[in-house]
Amino acid sequence: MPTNQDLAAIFEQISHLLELTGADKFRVNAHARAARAIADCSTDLMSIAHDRAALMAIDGIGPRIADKIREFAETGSIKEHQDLLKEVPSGLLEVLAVPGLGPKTVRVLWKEKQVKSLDDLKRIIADGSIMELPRMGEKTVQNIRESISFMEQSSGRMPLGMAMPIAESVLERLRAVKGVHAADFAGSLRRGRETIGDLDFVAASDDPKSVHAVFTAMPEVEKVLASGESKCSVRLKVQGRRIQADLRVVPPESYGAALLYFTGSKEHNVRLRERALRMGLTLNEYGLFPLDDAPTPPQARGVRAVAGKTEESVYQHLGLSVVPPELREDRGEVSDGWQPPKLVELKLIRAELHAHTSASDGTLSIDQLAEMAEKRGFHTIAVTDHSQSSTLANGLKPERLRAHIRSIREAAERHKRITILAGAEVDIHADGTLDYDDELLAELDIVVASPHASLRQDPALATRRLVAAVSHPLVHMLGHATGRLLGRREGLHPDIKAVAEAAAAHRTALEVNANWLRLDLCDVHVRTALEAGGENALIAIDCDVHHPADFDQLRFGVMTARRGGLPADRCVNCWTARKLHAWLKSKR
DNA sequence: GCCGTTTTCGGCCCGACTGTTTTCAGTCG
Repeated sequence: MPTNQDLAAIFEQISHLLELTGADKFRVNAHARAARAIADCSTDLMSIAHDRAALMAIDGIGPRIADKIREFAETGSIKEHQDLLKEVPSGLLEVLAVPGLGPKTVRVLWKEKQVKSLDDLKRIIADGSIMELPRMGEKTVQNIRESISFMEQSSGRMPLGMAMPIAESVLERLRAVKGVHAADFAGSLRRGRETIGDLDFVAASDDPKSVHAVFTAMPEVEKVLASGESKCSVRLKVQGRRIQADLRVVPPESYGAALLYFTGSKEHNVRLRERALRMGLTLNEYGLFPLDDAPTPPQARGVRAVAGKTEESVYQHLGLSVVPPELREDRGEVSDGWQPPKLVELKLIRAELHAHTSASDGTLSIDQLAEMAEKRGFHTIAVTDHSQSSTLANGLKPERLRAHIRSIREAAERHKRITILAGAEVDIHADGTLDYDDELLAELDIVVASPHASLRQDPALATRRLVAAVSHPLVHMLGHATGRLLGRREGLHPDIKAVAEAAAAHRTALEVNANWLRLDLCDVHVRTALEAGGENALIAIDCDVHHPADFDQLRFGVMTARRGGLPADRCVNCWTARKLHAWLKSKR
């Protein structure tokens, strides 16, 4: 059964193929927008494909796209897509993916030089015949050559958890530059997306040159891609991985507008600008200005901005609530009356409910775990080592678990300022049964049930498996529901809506595993779970601690949960000790 | 192809930078 992601990929491809045929750019954009809407949609579109009105209710999907979705659901393909694939060589899509090559150029390469693939492109670069094309000089060709090599060496987008420390290290240096009032990272990193295309930085200074100088001279800069009056772009090489980084320096009075602009998303910005126009204003990265007919930008003519020093001022002048960065994705947040939910925040987390010790595959002792959790201001830490089936992870047989429970109770006596829960991360077998019997499970304060094996299971089976687990009366939480590993393993494709409904009915929490390789549930799943579970939906955010540094993964889980719109009061880790413990006991 | 405080047609955000041009097209975010 195809997923929304599969469908989104097809519409994205249609949009690229249309671009290459030279189609109307608004039509191209409409398909790209539909692809995003589909990828972000929390309802499984295959299940409502017959309902044209329901499809068209989704922003960005009109009558034509709705028909194509139904066609896909009924026949397994879309004729327009197939026709485009016959017309346009599919190898051109990888040529289009080369940084610096856009649809116009790729089309010329195709029509004039019969380039149909990346290999063809390399060939006409090697034999020099690419130079016969218009606007192709030495530098352009050299840039294309380097872009191809960059693309071949980098494996696409960088995981959030890998990008964050790089960004913070750069930021530290930018903030130290004399004359810099403020600096932040922006872009998809600030929005907390699970993968990052490039790093964006914004700095406030009246002396852009000195900031640029520091930025371009950093030791990890491999190449300066662009360097102008107000922005510059470099390619970084850090621990063998390459990533592009862009810096924009603006005067302090424009800082908020620039941060807003560079944080995006692009679609969110477009909505803001459209709204500004309707209000007789124009928004750019320097501020919000009165609209006039002059051809030059307002800031260049000394026009005074009505807002721009802070992001808040811009939203306020547009009559909007301030939108948290994680929710700036054009999902209706730019509209009258929209109010942000009281989102979960890192500082509100008071408990870690998924942690391993050296009894299974962790490196910490129970005491060390407790001390580290206490130092973070937590009122509760759950010790949840692996169950017997996870042999590779040194999972505990029942007799070892019983001894472990005794050790945990003893440790609890030594640590009076934090509650140490005796728990387990129990394997969910492929058929939905659990890895310990009920009698043993009942001895535990907390049971986290997680899938670890059979992760290529059929979606319908996976759904039944997870529904069975969350419906089990002794289970408190479903750990990393899909078992995916970012860029390494797809994991299960369960019907999250069904799992979330069952979980809510049994007051079982669904975990957002904060490990940046997992981020599982993902943002879309969190939103699905909240919608499906309603008032009873419970979400946990846990670090799945194996090593001391794992506690620091929490922020990635929080960002992911915020992207899913998780309010703090639905997050069990934010609850008071009394409320959390009462919920746990209610299942005993 | 979508959408509506410009509403069933006619719009659809805005600016910076590069390279190849002699005034701007293409790309990017």
